[in-house]
Amino acid sequence: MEKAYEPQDVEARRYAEWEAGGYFHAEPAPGKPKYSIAIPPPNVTGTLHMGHALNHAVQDALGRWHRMQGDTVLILPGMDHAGIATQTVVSRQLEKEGLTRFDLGREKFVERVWAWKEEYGSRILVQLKRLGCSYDWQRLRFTMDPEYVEAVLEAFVRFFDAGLIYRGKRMVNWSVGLQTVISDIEVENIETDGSLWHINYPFADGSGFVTVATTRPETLMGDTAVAVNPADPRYSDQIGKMLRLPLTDREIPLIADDYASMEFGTGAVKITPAHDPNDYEVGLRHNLEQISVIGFDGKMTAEAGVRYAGWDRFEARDLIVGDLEAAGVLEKIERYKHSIPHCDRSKTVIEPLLSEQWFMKQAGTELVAKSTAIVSDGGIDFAPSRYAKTYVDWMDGIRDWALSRQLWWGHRIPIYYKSDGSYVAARNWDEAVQRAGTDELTQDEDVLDTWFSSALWPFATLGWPHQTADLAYFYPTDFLTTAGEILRLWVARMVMTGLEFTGEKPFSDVYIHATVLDKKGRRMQKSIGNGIDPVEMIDKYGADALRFSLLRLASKGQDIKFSEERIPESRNFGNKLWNAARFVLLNLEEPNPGVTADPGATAPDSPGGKDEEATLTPPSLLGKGAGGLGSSLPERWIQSRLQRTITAVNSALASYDMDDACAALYDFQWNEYCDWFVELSKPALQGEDGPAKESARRVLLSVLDTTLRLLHPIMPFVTEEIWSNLPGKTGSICVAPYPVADESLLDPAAEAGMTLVIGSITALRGLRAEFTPGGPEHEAARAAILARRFRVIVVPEGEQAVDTLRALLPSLVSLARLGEVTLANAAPTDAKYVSVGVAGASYYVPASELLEGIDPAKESVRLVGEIAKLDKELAAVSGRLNNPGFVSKAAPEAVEKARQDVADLTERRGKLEARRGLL
RNA sequence: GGGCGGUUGGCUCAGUGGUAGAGCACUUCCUUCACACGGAAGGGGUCGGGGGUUCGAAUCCCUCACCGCCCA
Repeated sequence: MEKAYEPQDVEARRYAEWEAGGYFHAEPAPGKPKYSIAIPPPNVTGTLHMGHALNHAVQDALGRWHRMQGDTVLILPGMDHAGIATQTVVSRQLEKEGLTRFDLGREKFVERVWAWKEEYGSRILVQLKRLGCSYDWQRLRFTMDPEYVEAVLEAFVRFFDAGLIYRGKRMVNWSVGLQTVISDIEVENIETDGSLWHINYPFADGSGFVTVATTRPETLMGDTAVAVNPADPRYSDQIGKMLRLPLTDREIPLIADDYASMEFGTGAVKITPAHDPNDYEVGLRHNLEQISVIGFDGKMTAEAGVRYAGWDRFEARDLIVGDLEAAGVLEKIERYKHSIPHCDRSKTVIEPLLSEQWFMKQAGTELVAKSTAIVSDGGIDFAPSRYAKTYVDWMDGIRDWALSRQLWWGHRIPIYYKSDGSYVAARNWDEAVQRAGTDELTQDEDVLDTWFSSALWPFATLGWPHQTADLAYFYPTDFLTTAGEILRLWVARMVMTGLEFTGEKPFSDVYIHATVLDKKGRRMQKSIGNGIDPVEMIDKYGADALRFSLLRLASKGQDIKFSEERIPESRNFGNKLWNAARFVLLNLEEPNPGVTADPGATAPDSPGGKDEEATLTPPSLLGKGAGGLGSSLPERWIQSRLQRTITAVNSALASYDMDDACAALYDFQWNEYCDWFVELSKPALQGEDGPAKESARRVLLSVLDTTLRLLHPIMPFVTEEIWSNLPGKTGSICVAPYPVADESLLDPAAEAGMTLVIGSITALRGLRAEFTPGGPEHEAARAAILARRFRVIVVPEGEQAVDTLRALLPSLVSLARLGEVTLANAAPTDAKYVSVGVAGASYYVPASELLEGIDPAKESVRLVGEIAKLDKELAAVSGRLNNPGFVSKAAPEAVEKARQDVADLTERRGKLEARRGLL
């Protein structure tokens, strides 16, 4: 094994082995527990970003965890055709050739998109493999697969037949940039510094004017009223009067409507029903005319008048403002900060326009009611739970869903028009002909919102609308993880379609993962260039390091401030594990002449290397039985600690607390196994006591084996690489049993004993450090004291401590680098010692051992410092005990513990005082 | 304007009533035969401000300030 773990050499090879081994493929196994996840399908145009990396690290960890527990695990991968995004990419490609999609025509264009998809569309899948995702690639699905298209059409027709889909002229969010309508939730409101123009609208009868404040003077030609609040005293006697629209001869009424806010501007707002969603509603209430002055191309229409027609909407604004000023009706221009709706894809300003579109009824439907209830009644769990409220709140205010998109790439809406304009919905041409009673039909030109197909993902990927064995076994899925921002776009809609078409919820648990931000707390965005490329990080540090880094920060949906500096920590952790394994394996190789007679075992030094495994006792035979294997204090301790770790990790994974799972593993493996158990094993491994040596080897190996399996879901590659090299291992750790805590191995006495041992070693090392001078001028003195093995007198407190220290003396000697050690009943009574104490024992080192001629004054200062520390603690604890309220009201255990603490602290303090008195 | 989340050592974060924790960074020391992607020993925080509840508050309540996200 190499001295440092090199992920680059390992990952590609291991992943290929896993795929070849078929570990990720799942078939229905009725009667056997299953765990299924349909991954959020990335856009076919997508490349892996940190948000994906986190999302997939979580999913894969949970899937691997369940797979090791013996469940049939299906993680179903796939891609979304991403209508707008993909069409945009291909259009840009055409643009470079000097073409537009219209030059090609629909059919050729769609062919071109397919060609693009074949060439570039699987980048992200390769990247997911780099991350180690254990997905069933044989089941890869795409939302434009023929089977999937069938599901989409089926869903549309069923919704249509149920009366939920309708065509209507409505105000839509028109993306001028993309030349299509987009849904409300694809709109991003961006706070912008704008202006508020105050324009005077004269009364038609010449009796003065009303000043109207607007952010959009270019829509003035489309005004069909001015509204004021009915309660506004400034206008109460003028409601109903006619105003002359500036720059025109047209007269419009002054109306009263609650929509007009008395606080906004002058309290009077112009109403443009064809260009503002609120004005549209006002217009409906007051039966106002809708005049479209801006067209789909973002230019002023003929209805805007000859002077303005053909101008771009923003140029027209300047032109109109200029004309208003010239006409003397521009009262003032105010600076004004407000939100402007933008298209989240093209980043262009949305134009609210009137347009014929297909909609799906949402508000008030039974479907929405059911979909709300299943979450509010706890049928679907959210983590963090607060997102359930977000979901329910949104459902309560849900609006109808604009389904049609003016695109070519996507599922073409299966509506067929007859020559008289009437229409039918149908799954295919034949059904359309049959339903319409004629074959003189034309299909709707628009395609469906991409989210319509995504909404069917959990079941359409399993064969729906056919009642397949896959669907029966794997559906409903068990887990969904996604970003909070698509809770409404995607999650809510899957719930709706799932309930409607399968009668079941599509998943039982939804985990909303954190947003990965940059180190300054900003979203990672291409435009800022602050993104970190996960693949680059994998190249540099390995997939395990990236996964561990993300998961250890993934706490309770809290956003993650991430930077590359966090990754080496995890890389180092993997390397630490690697080297611990090297140590264990090196020690197994060395023959142990002290033991030859393990029943049924072959000779440990038999040829063939791996035959050694036969001499190893299975973990189940290791126990804390007196005198047997695994019976030493450190051995009982590490096994007890391991059981606690197993419990912690399982429980953390069960509650999706990935950070807790990582922390438990990190602490155990590094701070307990490596720092203490490995070190404490060394005397036995290097000693001549055959059985002790054998026991140490077996426990080292057994605990390592368990740790690897415990860690595998989070760091799959390094654990596989090590585990496969352990003696006696065949197959893959992917399907090795996941550890379950064995309570019989819990050993509180061993844990208490080790607390004493660790405390003692730490205290004695501290003593040495304290007397080791720094700086180049003290090199000789430093070398002398570092080389010295201290003589020590140990005074244990209580029989337990005597036994513990007696048993662990070799370890103490080795790790604290001691010389002659004497166990004594009482402290030495002369001054020539330096002492340190821990709970359970005191240690006395002759002053002459530390440095020639300890300065009594200096030593006194040291003791005073220690006493001061104890005094501080004593003051706090006894302060509480002196409080009558504490003694009478606090829990008896708390009071008892405080009393015990005071006693212990007082005793230790007494000893220090005694030492000081001797100086 | 409404809702949600956050504010703990230099940095990134754990910690939901009983003596403040981790990793990184920092200081000193150590190239000891698993690992310098390492080991040992240290220093460092009145837990955003104010008020309240309680014997006891980082933790519960109120309030203010600031930061972020979502929605309108």
